[in-house]
Amino acid sequence: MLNQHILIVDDHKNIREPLADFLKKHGFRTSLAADGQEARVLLDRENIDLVLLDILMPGESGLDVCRNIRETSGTAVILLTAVSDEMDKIVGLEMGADDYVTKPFNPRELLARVKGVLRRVNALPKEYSKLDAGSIVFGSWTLNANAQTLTHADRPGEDVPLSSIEFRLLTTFLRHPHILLSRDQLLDHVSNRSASVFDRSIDNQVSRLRRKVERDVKNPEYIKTVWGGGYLFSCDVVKT
Amino acid sequence: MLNQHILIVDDHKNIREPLADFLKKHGFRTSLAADGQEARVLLDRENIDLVLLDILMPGESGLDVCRNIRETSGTAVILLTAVSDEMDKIVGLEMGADDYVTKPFNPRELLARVKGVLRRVNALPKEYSKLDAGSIVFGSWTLNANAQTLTHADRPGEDVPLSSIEFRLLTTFLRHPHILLSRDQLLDHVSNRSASVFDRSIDNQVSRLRRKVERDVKNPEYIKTVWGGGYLFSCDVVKT
DNA sequence: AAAAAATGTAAAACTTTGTCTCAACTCCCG
DNA sequence: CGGGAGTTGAGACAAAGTTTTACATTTTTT
Repeated sequence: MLNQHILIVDDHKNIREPLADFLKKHGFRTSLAADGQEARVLLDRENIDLVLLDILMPGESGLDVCRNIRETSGTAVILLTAVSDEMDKIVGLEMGADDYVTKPFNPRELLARVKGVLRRVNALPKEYSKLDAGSIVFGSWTLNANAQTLTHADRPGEDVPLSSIEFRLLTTFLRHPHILLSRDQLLDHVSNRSASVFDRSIDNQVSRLRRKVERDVKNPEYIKTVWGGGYLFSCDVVKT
Repeated sequence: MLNQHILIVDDHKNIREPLADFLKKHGFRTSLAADGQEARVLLDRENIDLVLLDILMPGESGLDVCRNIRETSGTAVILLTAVSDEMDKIVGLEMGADDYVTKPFNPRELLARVKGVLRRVNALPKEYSKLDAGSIVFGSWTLNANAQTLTHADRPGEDVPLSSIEFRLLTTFLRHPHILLSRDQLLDHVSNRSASVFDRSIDNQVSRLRRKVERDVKNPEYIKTVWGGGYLFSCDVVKT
């Protein structure tokens, strides 16, 4: 069986080496790094499935390493942290670790969390299916994903062009039909940013998209508003 | 105020009550259950965001409860488990808990994990339950859940539009027919908040819904008032 | 029967959303 | 490099949805 490759990043030799032995005994491959720089090199060279990362290290903080990993790869991360108040910080910072374990840790628990995270990560649906190619039918519309145009069933040959944000907004809705999507989530999918307090750009884009898609903009058939919640695409979607 | 609702399931009173106090102090709403059966009832009636679930309980195992929760709703689950070997089993069983905490637990850590799970879960698009798609018949009305409109049997083609809250209020009633629902429960389902002392918003929403649904508002046929208790939807519901 | 408690609902107050305008920006094209 | 068409987000204001307030009405209690 293919065994998973874990990178241990900790500045204490007497922590990382016994830990590596323990994990090897349980069927994992391991690599070791003493600081963030070494970790980066190994992450680049090896095919790492999961990183066990000490937060408190001399030099570059583990949190920075974590953020960096998250930005450059999809590798799973479990943080090792001293008990105390750090946990609050971690949760608050939202730097996107998959889990964390408090020191001193029980090896059994660490092992359980490692397995849990790997299972979760491997179970994740491969994001962005083929929705972005070919054509998708919803209601009386067909989205031609390659051309980024819409065709109405009653007016074949007459293509409605979509701007790039309109297209991304629509594909986001098509990927998540019948589900409430908050403005934050939409903004995130559409332009990779998070909303400032008085951000109305999603409302604007929804308004523009409705103008193209809805028969009656006042009584939308496809894109519903959920007051205080966001928007809801309420139409079945058929991939063809 | 918007606060998340946590259900604590544990057979030891001296665990679940202090835990509830602790969570309340940190701004959560709590409900308590001593076993799986009680838990099920509360999960059905209340609008629970997260379940803290003891695994070792007399009678039905926490794992069964967990599996059940996962099959019937998208509610998040954190397992409470004794240290020992149980963890391995849990990981192996993959019954899909979102996290777990080993007993005896550090309240700080529990709180951090609760917040972490809620953050993760809330970032995910929330699946609408099956009741919210398709159409539901009650009395002479049909609710078109996709379109969020009502159609009267005598006036087909003539759709009565519902506002977001009217729609949520009605689906809450339809999910729990013939059961007394308190204003608090309704408010929780309808807008994720708990009532302030002189909150009359549910009364208002009921009043408005009645205007749309009832033939004679003075003698309601569907939404009955239970004096001192709340409201009761007294009509059979057929999912089609 | 009077007092107290709870409910119904209209209207005011407030919040959130729709969309128009406009300026900034991008992308072509010559 | 500059001009023009198309796109995008901010601001403003109107419109729609929701909650609060206030008071009349109903139900229960004493």
